[in-house]
Amino acid sequence: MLKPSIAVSAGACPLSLPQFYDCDALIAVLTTQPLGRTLDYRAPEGGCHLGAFVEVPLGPRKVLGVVWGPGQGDYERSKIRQAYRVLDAAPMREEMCLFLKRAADYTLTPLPAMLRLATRAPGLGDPPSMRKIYRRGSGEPDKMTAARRKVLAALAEYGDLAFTLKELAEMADVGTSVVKGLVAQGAVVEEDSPRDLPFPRLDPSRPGKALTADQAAGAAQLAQAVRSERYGTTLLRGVTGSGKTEVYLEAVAAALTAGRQALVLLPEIALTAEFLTRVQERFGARPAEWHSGATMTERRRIFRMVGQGEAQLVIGARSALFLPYQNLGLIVVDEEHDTSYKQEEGVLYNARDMAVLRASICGAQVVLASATPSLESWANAQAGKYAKLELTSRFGAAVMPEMRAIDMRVESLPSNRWVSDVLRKEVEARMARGEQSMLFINRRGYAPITLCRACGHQIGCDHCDARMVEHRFLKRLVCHQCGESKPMPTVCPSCNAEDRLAAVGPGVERLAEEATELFPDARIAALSSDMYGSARALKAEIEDIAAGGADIIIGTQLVAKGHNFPNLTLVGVIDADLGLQGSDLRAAERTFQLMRQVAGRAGRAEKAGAALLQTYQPEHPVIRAILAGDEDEFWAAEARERKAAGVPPYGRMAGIILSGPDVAMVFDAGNQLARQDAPLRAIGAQVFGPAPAPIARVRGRHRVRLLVKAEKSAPLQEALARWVAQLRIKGDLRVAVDIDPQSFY
DNA sequence: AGCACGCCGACT
DNA sequence: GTCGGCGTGCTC
Repeated sequence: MLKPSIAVSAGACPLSLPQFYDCDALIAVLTTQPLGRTLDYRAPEGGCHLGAFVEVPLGPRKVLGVVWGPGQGDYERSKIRQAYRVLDAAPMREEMCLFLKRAADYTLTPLPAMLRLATRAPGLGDPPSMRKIYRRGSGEPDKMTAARRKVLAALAEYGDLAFTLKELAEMADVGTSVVKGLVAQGAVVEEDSPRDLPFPRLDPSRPGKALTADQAAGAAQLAQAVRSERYGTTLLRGVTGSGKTEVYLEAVAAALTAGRQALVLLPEIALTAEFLTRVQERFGARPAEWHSGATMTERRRIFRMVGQGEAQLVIGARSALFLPYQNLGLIVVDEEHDTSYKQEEGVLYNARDMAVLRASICGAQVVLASATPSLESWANAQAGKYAKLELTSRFGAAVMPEMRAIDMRVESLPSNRWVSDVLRKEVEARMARGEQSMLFINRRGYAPITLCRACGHQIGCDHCDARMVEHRFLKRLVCHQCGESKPMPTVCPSCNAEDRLAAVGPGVERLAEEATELFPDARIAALSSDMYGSARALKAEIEDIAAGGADIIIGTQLVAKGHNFPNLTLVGVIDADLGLQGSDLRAAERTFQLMRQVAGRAGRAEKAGAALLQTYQPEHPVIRAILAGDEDEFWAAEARERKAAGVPPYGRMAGIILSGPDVAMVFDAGNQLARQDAPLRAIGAQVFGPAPAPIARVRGRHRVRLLVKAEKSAPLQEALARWVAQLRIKGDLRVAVDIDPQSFY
């Protein structure tokens, strides 16, 4: 876990102008090219400020860079070229540079790769582009028609506001030619306006939802922390339905009132329809939404507006941490335990930890919100590094669901059935009462294994060591590792036997099929990410279900996160044992969190709910802790085990993943590294491996992993850097260092 | 990351 | 002879 050590700045940064470099002065420029250091240039025509985004020549190309400081002067003067120009973007602030440096040091990522994360906006340097907008002009149309009247009425309704052609035509419910006609007459005027419009102002003084006493107390505590304008982290714990969102939105309100920007990080941006509505209700306008699905135009607009301080609140996925905030006062990490905060490709970082780092640099508050915090955060709160805030009472009359295990050993189901009789009867009872049930299974597709009954062959991915999963909905086999897919074969690829391929094991699609047979009269909605073409379609479906459009909801992980289904009173977990197996130390933690969240779906509104867990090991400690609802005992037990093993959060770990097309070469490199462990021994760290990585082959590259374990206080990064630097990289060998890996065997 | 340079095998 | 494979090295 990160410790926001070193000088933590208090309050807003001073308003001194950054260093200015006159034309032709030597400057050091950091580019996004993987050079690992800055290059010297002469300052461009007209000079530039420290932090300015510049375009510079590099060989035959033009590349993007940031003015990082004065020139190093260690390069032959005559070879130094002049930067082309300063780009039209707010200069990078010193705190952002510092954040990138520290994040690079922490994650052992080359600085240029870090800079790339902070420049992921298209057209960064383009002059603001214009578009045509339309407003009421002084003239009157010579002939008034019904359509023309509608347009003028629409404009009159909004006073002096201007709209795009499409907006105005839609508002008036007329064709665009009507508007054009009015322009010709002077009744409507056409103007140029910057395409990147500021976001509407959010109003923090609007009344929020009525809060219960402990919600109000929590909100006041967070708001006061925000007003201190100092760094601090608060772990906000509250069961589902306890009003976490309402409470932290008050912290957002405090930041906005103080004139500072706020960022809310969410793990699954596709699922924020409900969330955005709540924000809009609280502040009267929509915030900026930053996520992978945003259009190029939208990204550029957000990047600009955040940089100009015109976007007050950003709701985003983890990469929103790297936007150029001018005055960031608060970062909320919602569902902070969620594993999707850990970036597993490219730059390996954990957005939750980086949020703490970012905040500690710019004097902002962090709120880590979760019903089921990660052990790391739990331990930090326990140790007093984080403030703690608990919301105990559920909002309104709702109560925690009744939780029971269904012992599958005594249910003796046929091998192609997954819903027990007990669960079936409970679902039927809900249907009779007009209430909703949810069947949860954390496996996408139809069946996880496709087996040939003739030769026993299991169909695997050609590029990864993973089994192909049948997706009957798509009529394809899909590799969940690399996304590769192929049509469902009718002939065994190994022995050519015809029609002997059998689906083995349950997936969400197969469960839906079973439910259709078991409950022929039910309206069944199956929710799995690959059944919907777009996030929008999925959102619409979820809203429809919440409004009562289904009796039985069948879903994967997707449904465990933050939706409010007011009429849902039963959750059946089809296979509560998934994730308990294996020797992954975090499996128990993840299963616990997932089960708690699923169970939390049941009975969120006024009706009492029940959660039933189908399990073959009802006596397993995790299952028992879930059923007992004794979260603290579960965490305490986990903490004891981790402490004894010296693993995170009580020790430090790092994974080194070597990958290449040739297994032998990758293993050789791994063995060589393992032997040259002097830099690690110097800090008392141990090396394990090399061993095949959890997924030994991805996209045709063989992967080998070494694990390093060190004391909590050991200077791990420096030692790792020295250790890995010994490796002579030849051929197509890649090395990735993963600090604080999510899974470690 | 690109892109050039350069050193060996297969071919008109 | 020379076309082109991709290993190595450079970019201010």
